[in-house]
Amino acid sequence: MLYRQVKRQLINDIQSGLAAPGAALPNEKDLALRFNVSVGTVRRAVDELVAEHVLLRQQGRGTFVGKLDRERFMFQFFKIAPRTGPSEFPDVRLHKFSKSSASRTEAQALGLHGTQSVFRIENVLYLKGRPVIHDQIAIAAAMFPGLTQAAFTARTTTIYGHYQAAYGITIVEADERVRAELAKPESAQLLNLDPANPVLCIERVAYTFDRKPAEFRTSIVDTRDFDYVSRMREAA
Amino acid sequence: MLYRQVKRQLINDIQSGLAAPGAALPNEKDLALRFNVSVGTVRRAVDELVAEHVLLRQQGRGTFVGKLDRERFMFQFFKIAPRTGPSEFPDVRLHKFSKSSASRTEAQALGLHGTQSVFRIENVLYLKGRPVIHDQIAIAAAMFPGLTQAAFTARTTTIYGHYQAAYGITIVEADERVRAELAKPESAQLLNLDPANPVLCIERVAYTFDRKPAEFRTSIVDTRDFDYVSRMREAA
DNA sequence: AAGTGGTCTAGACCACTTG
DNA sequence: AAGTGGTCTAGACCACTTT
Repeated sequence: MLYRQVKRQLINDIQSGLAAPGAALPNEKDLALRFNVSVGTVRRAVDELVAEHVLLRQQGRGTFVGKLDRERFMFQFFKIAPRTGPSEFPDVRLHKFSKSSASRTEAQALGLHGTQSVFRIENVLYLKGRPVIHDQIAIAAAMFPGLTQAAFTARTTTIYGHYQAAYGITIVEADERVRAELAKPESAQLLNLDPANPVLCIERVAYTFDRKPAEFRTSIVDTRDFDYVSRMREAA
Repeated sequence: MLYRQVKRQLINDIQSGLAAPGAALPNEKDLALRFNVSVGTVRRAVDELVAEHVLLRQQGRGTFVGKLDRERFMFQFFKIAPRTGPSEFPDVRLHKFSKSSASRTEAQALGLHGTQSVFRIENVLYLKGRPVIHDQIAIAAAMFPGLTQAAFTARTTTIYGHYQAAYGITIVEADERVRAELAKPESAQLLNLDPANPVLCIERVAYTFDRKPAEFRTSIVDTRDFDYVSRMREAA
């Protein structure tokens, strides 16, 4: 299982900031020399990280650390698409930003003990000019020290891109649970809905490496014109 | 791209019935001889088919053609799980079986031209003794010739297992679109729901090899005690 | 003991990108 | 032309299962 150790060290390089998002890795021959393994073994480790979108290979150019930019966010983590026609990147507007102690649900989802504090961020996402999604995000304050509304708002990339660029936290996977509910008054108002309107409620736990939970997000979605799309191919 | 050709031939063996579900493949050395490639190339082709759950490897025993049995169905194609606690295989009861010409939606989903006929199968799925899911299935009559309600009901495996065992059609992937709706009268009655109750509506197109559509299924789910669960790791 | 898949190696050659 | 990743080969050795 040499390739596992190589993979582990590559992940460590990313987590430590030694390999920054967007930067090129050494070529495969050099990596093989560094780790004292054959090129084939390096390739196997890199193969897996490429499959997980952590690394990105380009023939003739090199291997790069994946950035959580709009493109990657759209195809890996944004599953709301119009009933017909192509997907579109949402226009995100901050609605609330606060810090308080974690609810029991949040603590459980984030793996916190007792009552540690969390940042709570609420966004309204617009698609085709209309409010469609009400996001409520909770992240552990201890994991994102010194986060401020100003810094958060001033980000020039996606939310996950900000976690990555400002805190070295790379979101690599997420679990979601989806159900149908009637819109709560607050969400109904934000989405211009009648409270008797059915909406999707999506609970997401997003993880960084080693399945360490980093974010708990609840999304309320108006699915009159949009769907939650999912593809089943290589379940795990 | 030799390994692509090897993969293609292995798929052909499965589709032609030469390699039956559950049966063992020749060992890797023999496959390499047969295809005139190295063992490494065979391994790469098999690697991909294993990742797609089409083949199943067991160290020391051999490589086998995957069967669409309950276990595989549950972890690859059944995404409804109780809010808390472990998943459970549903108790499936036939509600309707008929044959008529395809609606425009069905024809589009199944890639049919004009008005070809389809079998329509409706099931009610019970979990923990209660009706939770109302499934409406449409499959092209031309693809499943001679299907009868008696044969369908007498199956001893999953629905996808029946497609595979009786027609040599292996479902390998599926796309789903999920939204929130109010229960229609028929579904509400079958699921013991008030018509004002919100339910999940899931539209699924299931594909066999080469992304050829084989089934169009609409599922209505009562999500008061169950969720639609999804894991995002290796998007495609 | 014999047979299977699992890991690792060392190297050749090809395809693509860049200067 | 030089440097990168992509494919393929041939073989050694290990881990597991069955007889």
